[in-house]
Amino acid sequence: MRTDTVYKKAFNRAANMLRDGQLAGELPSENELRRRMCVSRTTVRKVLRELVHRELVTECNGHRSTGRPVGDNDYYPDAETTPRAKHVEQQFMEWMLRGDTRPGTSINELELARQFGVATNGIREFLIRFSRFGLIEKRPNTGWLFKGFTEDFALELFEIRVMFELRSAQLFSLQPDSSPLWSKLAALKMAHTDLLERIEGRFHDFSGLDNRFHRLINEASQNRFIDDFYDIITFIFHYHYQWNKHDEKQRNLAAIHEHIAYIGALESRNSTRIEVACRAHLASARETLMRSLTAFDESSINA
Amino acid sequence: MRTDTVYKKAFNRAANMLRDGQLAGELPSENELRRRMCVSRTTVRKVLRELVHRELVTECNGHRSTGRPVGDNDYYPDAETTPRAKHVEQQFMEWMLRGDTRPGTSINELELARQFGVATNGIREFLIRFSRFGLIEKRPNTGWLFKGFTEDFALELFEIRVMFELRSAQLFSLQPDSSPLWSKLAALKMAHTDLLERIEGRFHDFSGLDNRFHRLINEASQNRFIDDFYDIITFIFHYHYQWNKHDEKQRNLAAIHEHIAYIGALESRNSTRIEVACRAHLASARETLMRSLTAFDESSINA
DNA sequence: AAGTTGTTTTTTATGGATAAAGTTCATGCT
DNA sequence: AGCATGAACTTTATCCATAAAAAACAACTT
Repeated sequence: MRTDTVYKKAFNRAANMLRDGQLAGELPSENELRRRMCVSRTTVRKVLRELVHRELVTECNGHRSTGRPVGDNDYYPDAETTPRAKHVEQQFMEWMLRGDTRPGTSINELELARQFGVATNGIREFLIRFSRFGLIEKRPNTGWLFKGFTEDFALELFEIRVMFELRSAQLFSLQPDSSPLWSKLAALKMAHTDLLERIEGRFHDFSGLDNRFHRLINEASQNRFIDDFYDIITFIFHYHYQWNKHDEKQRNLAAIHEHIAYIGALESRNSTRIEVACRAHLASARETLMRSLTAFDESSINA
Repeated sequence: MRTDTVYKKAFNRAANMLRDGQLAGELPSENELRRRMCVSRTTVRKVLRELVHRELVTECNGHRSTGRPVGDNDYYPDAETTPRAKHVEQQFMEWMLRGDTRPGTSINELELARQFGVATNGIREFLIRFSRFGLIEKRPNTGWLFKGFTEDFALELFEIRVMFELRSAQLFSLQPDSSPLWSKLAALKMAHTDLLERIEGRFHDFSGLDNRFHRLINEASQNRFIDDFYDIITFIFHYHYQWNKHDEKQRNLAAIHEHIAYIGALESRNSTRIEVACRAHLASARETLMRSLTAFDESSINA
């Protein structure tokens, strides 16, 4: 049966809004709520029905207003707000990156389905989607081949990444002064210096910033294939570093400095400086990944 | 139910082998046949059973040998040898490229499923696979958006293509003399001059040659993302020109000459010459596509 | 007329079943 | 021991069913 994660997530969101006063007094119309929560009215109505049922909202001759205060246990647990497909993704990435899955292993849809507790269909759809990342390959009628999260992979990934980003960065520097990209860049620059000051406690915030920064640069090239490729980067980094926190603060600190230099180069609009800064940063990102890859390999072997 | 296209295709292949004498006299073992036909022994046995049943092969105390001659109507029709997934692909491409499907149209899985006579699952799997081509986009819980086979698409596609191929071509020229790529290139050069002589009747053969040529160049970069990207090109060109034969001979003739110049440049190992030849050829390929796109748009409008 | 809410219809996300194809195990033959 | 066939088992390709979510329609209200 289809999961009701959309409803549950919407419910939690509504509860949050009630709690921090965004919905004080009389509630807005169903349509207004629908817009704010980005779900269909059908779902909004389901949420409202439950809110009323739990007396978080009171209904009296057609008018709805806030009811009793929201308690911590009014929320649905997080796991129930994530669709199956997302769970499959998470479990697969864990299986691949943390298990001792070696290059050359063949992937069995049925086995994964059993292991993850979903229908084979869901596994298959995930694998098709995932295959664009270059880590698995389909052999018709037979199954999938895991090619390995190897150094080769990282090298090929960065070869493309550098090519794309050099181009985007040069295009960026050619934007007219009036382009909104410049102000966004200035804002990001500030965010970087701010983070630098609070680095001690907040170094986890870097990954979000990193993503925003590179996405911004890519925006200059307005090419869907470059965008899509950056999705791969984001995805891989997200999962890989989620389980690989070694030296995180150190790494992020260095990267922040590289970013700041890179931003400076962009603002100078000096083509050579840009190339140098861009290459320097990406080379260092690649080294970080490569190092963690070898470390990772060793830990798997010894595990 | 799963289609038995694998069996039928294998059967046809076996019939062909019988017909042109590759299997004269006593047949090889099941395992040997399996290897030659690239299917499982299970399928080989099914084929053999049917061959015997139709007396194309005779069996006598455990030994199999050729029976009556193969007739034209012993073959299964082509349509029955293509798996559902492939049919979906073909029908979808036709729907997209030939129908009057406008950019911005939303794609309905159920509707396509009905139209194509398959289960929704098959449609969905195809769309997921196809989404990497940058022509459609998924909006969760809602459907897919067709972004249009537009000029923007062609421009973005070629922007990447040029970037990749310039790099591959330069890497190609740096290969040592001993690299097998050089002899493959020489063979392709011959194939080109041969085709040039027989251009009148054989200009359809160019697309295969074109594909082989560019794939060969890409081989020099040994990067899975570049390979995968060329899959997009191949796919798009395959379907697009399948229904767009305008000026085909003319186009191909020009392209052959460009290829020959390009090959010469590679053989000269002169970096500048290579860049010029590569850019020239790709620019002309892009123009061809763009022209046919506008022509295509107009014909759709008038249709 | 534009915005509400109530109701019905359509479509997506997900699970389940099954024939076909692939793989492994068993037995027998040189 | 090594290869051939037979039989049993496993996995993939494919269809179908259904609850959840979205969209469309209808009836009111201000």
